[in-house]
Amino acid sequence: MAKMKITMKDVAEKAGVSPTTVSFIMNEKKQIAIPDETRQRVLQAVRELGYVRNAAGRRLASGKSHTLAFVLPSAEHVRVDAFVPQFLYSFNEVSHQHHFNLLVHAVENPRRPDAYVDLVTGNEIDGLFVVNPREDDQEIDALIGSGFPIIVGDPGRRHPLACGVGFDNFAAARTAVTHLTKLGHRRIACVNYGSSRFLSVAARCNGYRQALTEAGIAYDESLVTWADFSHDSGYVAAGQLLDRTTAPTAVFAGNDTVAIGVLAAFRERGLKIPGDVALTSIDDIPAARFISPSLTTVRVPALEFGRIAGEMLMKLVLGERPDPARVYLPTELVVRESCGASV
Amino acid sequence: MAKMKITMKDVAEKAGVSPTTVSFIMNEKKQIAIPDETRQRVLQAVRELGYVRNAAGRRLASGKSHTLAFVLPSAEHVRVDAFVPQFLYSFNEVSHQHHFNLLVHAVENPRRPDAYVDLVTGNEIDGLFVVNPREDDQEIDALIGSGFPIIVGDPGRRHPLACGVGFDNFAAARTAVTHLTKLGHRRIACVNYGSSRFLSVAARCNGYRQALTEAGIAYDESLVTWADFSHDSGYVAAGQLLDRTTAPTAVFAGNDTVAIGVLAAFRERGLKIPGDVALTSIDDIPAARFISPSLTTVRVPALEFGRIAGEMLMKLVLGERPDPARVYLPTELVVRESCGASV
DNA sequence: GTGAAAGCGCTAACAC
DNA sequence: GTGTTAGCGCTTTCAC
Repeated sequence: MAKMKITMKDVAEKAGVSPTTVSFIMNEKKQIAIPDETRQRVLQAVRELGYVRNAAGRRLASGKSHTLAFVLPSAEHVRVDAFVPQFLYSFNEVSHQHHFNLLVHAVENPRRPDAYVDLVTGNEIDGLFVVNPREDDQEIDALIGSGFPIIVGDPGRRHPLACGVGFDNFAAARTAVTHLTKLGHRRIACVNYGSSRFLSVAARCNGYRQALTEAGIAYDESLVTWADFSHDSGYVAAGQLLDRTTAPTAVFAGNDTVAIGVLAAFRERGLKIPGDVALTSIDDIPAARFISPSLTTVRVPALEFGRIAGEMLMKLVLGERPDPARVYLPTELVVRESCGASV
Repeated sequence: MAKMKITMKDVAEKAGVSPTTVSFIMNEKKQIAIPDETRQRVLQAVRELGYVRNAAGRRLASGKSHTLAFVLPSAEHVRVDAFVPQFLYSFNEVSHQHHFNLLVHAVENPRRPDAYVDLVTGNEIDGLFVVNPREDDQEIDALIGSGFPIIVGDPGRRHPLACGVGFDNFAAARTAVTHLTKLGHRRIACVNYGSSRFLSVAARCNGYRQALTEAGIAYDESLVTWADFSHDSGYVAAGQLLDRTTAPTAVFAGNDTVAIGVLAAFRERGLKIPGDVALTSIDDIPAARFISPSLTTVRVPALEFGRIAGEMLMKLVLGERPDPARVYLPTELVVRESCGASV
């Protein structure tokens, strides 16, 4: 690594051209036709000097940061949810392909849940992906209205104008619960994850109710409880539920991560799965098929989720309109051991 | 959100001071004593105008980016390893506390495994945390020698001069395997994760051999196999192992993520755990205590790992020397169901 | 305590 | 095709 700071001027001098020419070459401007001979000479100088473009200068002059932000509205998500890392992975892949950096912004100060907006205002990023927007996020509306490149996860009625990618949380929950009602279960509990302030959580909760209604089962609030994002919270929530009410014959967990905790609570109370109590959930995280009992769950294509979000966002950043502006991924029920064939 | 771009000059004019003064206030320079009256007037103008510092200008002028990078030498890690998200979480927490951004750089182009160095050369970041350095990474040596703020995960003999945080992988593996030998197991297989090019992986592998030696058990290469980072790879590797050799009475898995796959392979072959075959591993990921059978594993304090890495790195970035320069976290065997009390 | 002024390294009109 | 030039918005040295 060269000690001294090599600038574009140094490269230009060494190659006997002007900084402008170097800039054109470094940026691979297609519009400008540079003779191959010149290009090679410059690239040679770049290599010999070990020159790397200074990001700050580039940002200031061009107004572009070549950086995308991945915004999680809850830091807890990062720590314990097995679903997130998968699409973080594929989102990262897309950014790299475009030579963009990836800034991860997990909101951890609850007093400033919209601090991520400063990244935009401060010109720190060129685009952002808000994975799981809160219902009460005012700032995001202004952002969407401003035309700044932004992709929201699970775009719904709350953000009619936003580009986004997601899937039908309502339908997925309905599918998971209908699978239970079809098997004859009538007393079905619900362990939500996170808070209903997250749109996806509220939608799943509504899907649960819809499935009950369709099966002619009355909604019983005493069967509904709330976990957050962790295995442990599912364990605790299910435990409290089981202790305070007649044991349900089936449980719908808001996601697989929580479901794993729910299973542990069942076992602790000596309940056989699926003999005594059946379980379905949503996500199909990698562990779902490996644990015992394996999870009956509604599979969401996580890698696609990140990839498509990345690609749509890159389109916006490059000034194109993604078409369609909203993508809804297909989901599919995967039947495994946690939910037997009959009650 | 204001449409027009508000600069420091606008704030200065509105508050009737010079841009210099605004800059001093925005940067909370302790050396400069600004009368409270002036400060309030300026902050008022900032609020009214909705001013946010332009990151690019700041970077260029100061040479600081207020950004930390979190470097994973394998993108796969992000997708499937349940250990990483935990310390990403606490590392993120520390960066935010210092008002630093967090750039996640997961190497995904195997032809350019050291692309992360460009972040340094290009002035994109002020410091980096290389989570899991490769044995053959040449660039990292130059970086460490240059004095650039860098923290390496699991610092060992390979990087004698580097600041770092980690734990004794060798000892952890030895503990996990010794637990098995003490229970009387003699035929113990080893399912490594990742490649031996990762220093931590190689160390765990050596710890396995050491424990065997201490128990007077001959090393049998046919009992050693390699997974990568996923549940699935553990499942496949264990399956191949079981199919080609006499079933071992115990298995040591390189980490919990892989161990979950190994368990599935056992079950598929009708082996009872821990009756027919026992299992130990390393990490204690959140799921370890919730799945069935729960994992006997060597607990590594993941949250501490990220927090300390973040704090040490911030010290380096601020020009202080972290003391000590290397932190080795304590690990502890956690006995659960996957490894019974006797063979 | 406050301000004037000189860049930081790069990009992109615009001229040649 | 290539070079000249004028900033981008901020920090910081040095006067006052």
